[in-house]
Amino acid sequence: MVVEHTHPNLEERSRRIVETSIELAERGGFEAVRLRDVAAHAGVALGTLYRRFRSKEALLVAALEQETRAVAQRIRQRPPKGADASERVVGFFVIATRGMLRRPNLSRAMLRATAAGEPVLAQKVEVFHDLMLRMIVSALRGESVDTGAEEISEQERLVGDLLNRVWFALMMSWAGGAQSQGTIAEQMRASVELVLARSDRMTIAQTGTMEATK
Amino acid sequence: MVVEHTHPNLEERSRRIVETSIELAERGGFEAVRLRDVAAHAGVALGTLYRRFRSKEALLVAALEQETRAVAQRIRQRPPKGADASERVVGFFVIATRGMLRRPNLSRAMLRATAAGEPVLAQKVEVFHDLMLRMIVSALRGESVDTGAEEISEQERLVGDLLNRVWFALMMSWAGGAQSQGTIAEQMRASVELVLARSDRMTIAQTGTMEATK
DNA sequence: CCCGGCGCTGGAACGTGTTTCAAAGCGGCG
DNA sequence: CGCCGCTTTGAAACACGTTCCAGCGCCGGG
Repeated sequence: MVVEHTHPNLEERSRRIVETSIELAERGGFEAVRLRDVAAHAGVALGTLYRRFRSKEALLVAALEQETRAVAQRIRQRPPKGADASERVVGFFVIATRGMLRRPNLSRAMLRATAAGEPVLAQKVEVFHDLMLRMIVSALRGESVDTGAEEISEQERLVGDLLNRVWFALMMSWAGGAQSQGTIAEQMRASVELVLARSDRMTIAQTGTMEATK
Repeated sequence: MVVEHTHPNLEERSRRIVETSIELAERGGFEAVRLRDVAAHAGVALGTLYRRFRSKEALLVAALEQETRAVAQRIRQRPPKGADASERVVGFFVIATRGMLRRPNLSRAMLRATAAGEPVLAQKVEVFHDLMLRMIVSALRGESVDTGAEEISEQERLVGDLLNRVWFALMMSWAGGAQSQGTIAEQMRASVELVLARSDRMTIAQTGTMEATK
């Protein structure tokens, strides 16, 4: 009843399923995303849901990708401002973190889904990491995010990947309650400054005086 | 029938339960750790298992902690050798990574368990991170791992934490199949060198020529 | 020797992710 | 128009994590 006919289904239905999952996750986190409920709210049968998404985790990873693309869109329109690379990159992570913390239940659910370990899923997770990397590199350069991928230099990839992973691990910690927004921002700032090693006033390695905070 | 009496039970039983979980996880990964099986093999009832461990994930996190302590023990006896901090730290991560990859199913299962998101569990996960951090700092210094915690300097904590998180995120990626042993080692080496910024032959930041690959 | 408490046992029961399947809907093609 | 192949549906079934509970055995205290 009240079922759309046929043409735009594949797309439309998948979208509605993911949307529903997001709503449920926002409200009650990972466990609240009961697939029967998702199917019901999305107006499809369980079997249909499973035809599109191999597992609950796959569903949430799809949500993660969608949300990340949305963030990328927003970042593209209003890139983090800042005079030097450090400021911009830190700015980006602040935005990204705020985006996650705004809907903690959803974010926790999506993060958890990334740990499923199933190879096919992990590929989708890598897409997420790629999106993040692109945004980081853009912030590094001070450009707007472009869709091109291959022009990332060795050096940019190294730094970007590193920061990306640090941030991801921080989010994982946060998901368990081990980090607050403040400490996340702090640690990201410290990491960025360490890695970008602002050429002005900075000695290297163990001997260096680094003031991480502020 | 064939039930031990009482005294050494709490300890002994928990140990046996964790041990069994490890065996099952080694053999078949996360899903193979069926709690009914664990209970049966460990010779306890399901209820007993649940009295000690609140969830499947808690069980695997306990396993993670135990295995990590074992690694710490081994590291303490044979610390990674190396002339400078970079070499030693890279050496440590190579050892740690090899340790994980030796039993991929188990490692994947334990990693997945860390993502459960339950606060109580997350605390245990933090213990694991702490253990790792201590080993990293020891490698940095070139000392043997000591149990003292508080003498870690700001600088050491920053660098150690950062590398710890990078490695963890890499392991998470590996668990999904996205990283091979080689690329992990490569990336850790590059990260260590970037962060430790070997004073010899190394320029900083975007301009630097960094050859990550061997 | 008996009692009461306590943890353990065995097993049932419940919820939810996942699978399976027959019946039904729908569009294109002859 | 009627058949074919496709997907979707609805519902049942299964697996496993988790919870619950009644009975039992062991223990220390009376």
